Amino acid sequence: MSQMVTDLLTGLNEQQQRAVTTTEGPVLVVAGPGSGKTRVLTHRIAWLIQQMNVHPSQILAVTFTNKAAREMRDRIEKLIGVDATDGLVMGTFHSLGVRILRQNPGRVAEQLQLQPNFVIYDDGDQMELAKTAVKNANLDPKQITPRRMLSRISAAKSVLQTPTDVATEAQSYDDEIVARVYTEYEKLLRAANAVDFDDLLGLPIRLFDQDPGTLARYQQQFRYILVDEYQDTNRVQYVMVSALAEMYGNLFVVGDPDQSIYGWRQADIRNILDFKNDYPSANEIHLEQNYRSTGRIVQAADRVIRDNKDRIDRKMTTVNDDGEMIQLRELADQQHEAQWIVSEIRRIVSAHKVLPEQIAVMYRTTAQSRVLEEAFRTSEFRYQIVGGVRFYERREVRDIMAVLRVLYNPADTVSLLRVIDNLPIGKGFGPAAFETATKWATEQRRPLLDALLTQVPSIANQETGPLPHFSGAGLKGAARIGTAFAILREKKNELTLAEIFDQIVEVMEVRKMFETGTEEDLQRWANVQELRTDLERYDLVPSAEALPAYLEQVALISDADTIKDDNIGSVTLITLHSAKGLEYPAVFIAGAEEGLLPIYRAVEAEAFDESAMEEERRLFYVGITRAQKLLYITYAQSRMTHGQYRAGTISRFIEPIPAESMRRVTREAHRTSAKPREYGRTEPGSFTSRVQQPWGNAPVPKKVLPVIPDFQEGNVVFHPKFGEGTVTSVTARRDNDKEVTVAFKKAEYGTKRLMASLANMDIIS
DNA sequence: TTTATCCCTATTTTT
DNA sequence: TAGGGATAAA
Repeated sequence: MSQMVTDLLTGLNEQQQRAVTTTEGPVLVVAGPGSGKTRVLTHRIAWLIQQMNVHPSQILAVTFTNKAAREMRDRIEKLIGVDATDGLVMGTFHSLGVRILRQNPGRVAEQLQLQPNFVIYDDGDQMELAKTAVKNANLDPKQITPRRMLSRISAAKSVLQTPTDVATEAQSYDDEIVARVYTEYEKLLRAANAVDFDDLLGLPIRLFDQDPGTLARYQQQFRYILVDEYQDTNRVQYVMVSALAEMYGNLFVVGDPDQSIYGWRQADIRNILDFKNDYPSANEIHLEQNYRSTGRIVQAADRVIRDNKDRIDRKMTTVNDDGEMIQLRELADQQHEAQWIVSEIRRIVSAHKVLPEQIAVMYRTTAQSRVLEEAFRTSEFRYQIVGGVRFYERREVRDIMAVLRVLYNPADTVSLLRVIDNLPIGKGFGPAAFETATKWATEQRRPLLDALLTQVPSIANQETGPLPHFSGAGLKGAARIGTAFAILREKKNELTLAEIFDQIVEVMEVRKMFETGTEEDLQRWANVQELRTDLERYDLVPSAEALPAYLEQVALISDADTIKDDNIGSVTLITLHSAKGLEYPAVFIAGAEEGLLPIYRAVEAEAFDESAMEEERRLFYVGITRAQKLLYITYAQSRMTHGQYRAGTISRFIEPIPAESMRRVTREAHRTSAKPREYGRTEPGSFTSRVQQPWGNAPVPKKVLPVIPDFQEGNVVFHPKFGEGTVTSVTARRDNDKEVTVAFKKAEYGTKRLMASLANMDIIS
């Protein structure tokens, strides 16, 4: 026994040990970045199982991503053995929610009017629903944007407000509109036998309210509850945790108020700040020693976050070496920025300082990833983009998935509409016909798919009630689509998912979608086939279980879950939000500019509300603290936004970083219109740079915007990528820019229309 | 009903 | 820039 005790506590500092061994009662751990919080969580669970003889099934651990859950389980197994975690309940709040709903089908149907084969609607589906809801509420989608309605609805659900609550508490006409749309939205959702992400949290709570016995069973089961990233929980999550922990009170939460970055998703920082009020007997433990980063990085992070006013003063310390200087680099625009990052990675990799998989490039907006990806694609480096256009969000993949979803839940209107609109089989079945089907389904209280199935001769004669009245093309279409689904339905229980896929391709005439033979078509067809490979993972799962399991897995997968650790040789491109909880030896933070980081919206709101700005600062703080050894921050003098170049200013967040910790390289402004720049290379190095005194004494250099030559028809011009060409026409645009049509010498580039301001061309003659 | 074309606007972050 | 939505024509 004593041997094991030492095993689980070895190498932990005093506070960490306390966090591991204080098993009874509420415990709040405030854990700074790199302070060994994951270690504490894993060791604590191991401790509970091994030292306290707690059965794993009595422990609930809530993590921020499924990947984090998997990793923690692995680490615990390494500590106490492979089978020792059997029964341990570990996952995200959302997966816990689904679990509760799926485990109680009878009560869910009875209390929540949700059939066991409900599907989870993702944001694309939700958007469709919101559009319809706005129309059903007789509102103009142009004024009342579905997008905004959706975010209001989500906000309401995050604080457990029903449409009635919103209506009752409405303070303005707009609130009333929200209530109306919300009401319609809920109707549609229930009619489709579907739930949205917020429901996965809210519905279990409603179930608990209406059926205390169910709650009691979970309270009974979960004697020990652990919650990671507690600073990012919202009201519903708070209520769920409090409810579950009520019986035993062994609630262990870990978080860092300085890393709260999901306020916009209704995360409520008060949950962590008020923990001591909620649980007066709580033990509070602070982990303040950073084991992750160099001294310079820790200090920089500390200085940055100190500018936040709404914050508990804490100091992060480290005994690590000062390490390398932080590098701040100014680049001309986003292309140069991307190029520079690639070449700097090349430099540090070839100097054998780091491996590509130890490097991450982080950015504020997903849009930034496109340019970065382009730079990596044309480089020798492999890369993985976390998030961005997700595989399951590709149109063609979703189209096929929609068939699977209808097969599972024939009431899924959004998916059925998707099938009709996007698959060849739906041709001829237009809005009018769809309306007929919807009306019938609503009146008859039948799943929407049945409207089409009634048009299949062999099924129609078993119908007793009234049939929908399709006309013309709609009639033929309904029969065709209905027959296809009937065939699939017939076979679905005997086939594996991959085999069902093959049937779908055949019956739904999927190949017709990719007949033009263009490169794009080939790629999309390849994606569809990749979906088949993905489905094969479920080959060994019994057919009846495979479909729901697969759909659920896809619905709950998160960006961070897609990170591959075995992607050796790949650089990671990731948003700052998704990077939370991760660490890399080398980190690049791109786009440290006003308007981007902090984001424009926060700057706008700053005058009357500083909270958004403070959240931006925390986001930057999260970015900095991901770095172990090397930290690079880049910004561009001008950047393309809304299709136009816009001059940028360095982010205000850079300023507090100590000058002596940072090496700042700016772009030297030496280019003038009188001296045409060198042709050819636009790679980094083609412009001169100089090391400047770090912040403070040197004023920010005056920006020189590139001079745009006055292109005329007949000019011979040089383009850095396409080479020489002749201007065939010039058109002035409203935005003071000019559109220049150039016939390039090299036939492969042909004739292109270029924006004068962007093209980076010079006149040769 | 479908398709082509044009115009407009939006860009924050995600379970 | 790009994607969505409106409009017009077949």
